[in-house]
Amino acid sequence: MSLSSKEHILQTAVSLFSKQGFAAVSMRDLAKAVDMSTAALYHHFSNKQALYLSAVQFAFTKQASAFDAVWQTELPAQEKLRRFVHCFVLVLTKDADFRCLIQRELLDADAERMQLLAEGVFFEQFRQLAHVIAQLGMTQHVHFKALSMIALVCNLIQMQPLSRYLPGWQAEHEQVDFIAEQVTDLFMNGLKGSEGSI
Amino acid sequence: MSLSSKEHILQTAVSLFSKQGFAAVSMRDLAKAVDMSTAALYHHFSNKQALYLSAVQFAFTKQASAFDAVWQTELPAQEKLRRFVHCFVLVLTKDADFRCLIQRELLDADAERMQLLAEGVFFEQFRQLAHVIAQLGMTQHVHFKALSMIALVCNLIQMQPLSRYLPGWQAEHEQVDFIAEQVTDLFMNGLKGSEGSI
DNA sequence: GTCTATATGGCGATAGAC
DNA sequence: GTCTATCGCCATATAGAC
Repeated sequence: MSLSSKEHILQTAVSLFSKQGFAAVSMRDLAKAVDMSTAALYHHFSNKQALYLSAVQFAFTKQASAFDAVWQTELPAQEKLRRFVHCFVLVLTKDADFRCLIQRELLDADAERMQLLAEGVFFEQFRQLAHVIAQLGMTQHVHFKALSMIALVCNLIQMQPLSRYLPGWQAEHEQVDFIAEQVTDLFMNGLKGSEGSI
Repeated sequence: MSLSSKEHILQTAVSLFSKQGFAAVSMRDLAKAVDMSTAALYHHFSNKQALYLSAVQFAFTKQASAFDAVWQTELPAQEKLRRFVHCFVLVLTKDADFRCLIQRELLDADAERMQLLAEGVFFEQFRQLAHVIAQLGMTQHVHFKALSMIALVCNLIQMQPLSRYLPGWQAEHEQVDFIAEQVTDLFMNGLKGSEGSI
């Protein structure tokens, strides 16, 4: 499947903006990366800001439905939760551009863009996650609990390059299966988890 | 206590860089904010990059010892953990510049700066936290568990502007005492926490 | 230690040919 | 839809006076 010029620009823009941020990427950088002139970019997008916003939306829309397969199964709530965590860890590990764009938006976006991000990308996934948590009998502060899960997974992976220099680090701590299992265990049983049973 | 010119520049730089990032803050912006000429900045720092690195170090050194009072008490491990979490939530809530600078460094820093950040700022706090977790009888993957705690608190607060547009939000979820209590409870008992006892 | 003035180059954005 | 050429501005950084 080949890409239109516009899609090619957007995909390249996502990669550059996620790695360097809005201000550090020039239209000349992007033009060179897609092997076009800067003037050609302005044919597809009215200005740099509009191009950036399109790129963010493009990156997020690609991922929005990645979790639907999890929610649409007929499994018990606990198993749904387990699978969601694994899927979420996997996506954030494999798609660094997506993960970094989210973190950059958390730093740079104003209230309007936060609302777009929340309602356009996270809303449905968050609703499903909160529903499963409620099904597990945790009916108090469901929003806070779902948010905790998202926040933990995002930053656990984001902090990996830092954590390598902190005492006790092991390579195992960066493996998708390990992270997913530990996070699920933490949320089901607390830090103590299943330690006694080994 | 009055500030030297250099400290005044650094403090202002921390504020600007944390809000906008390295590339988006010009030396002219900073000069205007401290009411000097750009040339004066170059008297104190050899270039923009050196100024930025000094500002990051300045912001982090200020916070490094904020938690020592917690670790030096003679309280039970569980109470130490509870107090650390509360202190950490408080610092990250009140000092947005510090919190945002950390998140920006996670995005922008190379391996060398990650090492500086880990060893110069987080190492001792992390070691103490890991020690307390081990004292509570959780001896497996202590590093991962301590990291989870840090990651969760950081991103819970960072995600507040986004979470306001997700279903189920309540103002209470952004209060320091509430966050600290919920996080401690999560780590001690899992998501279910003390829900049954109300 | 701080200023004014300036060198040098990259920036976003546009005009107009093809 | 893409190009070359260019405008006007702002960036980092320096020179030299006070």
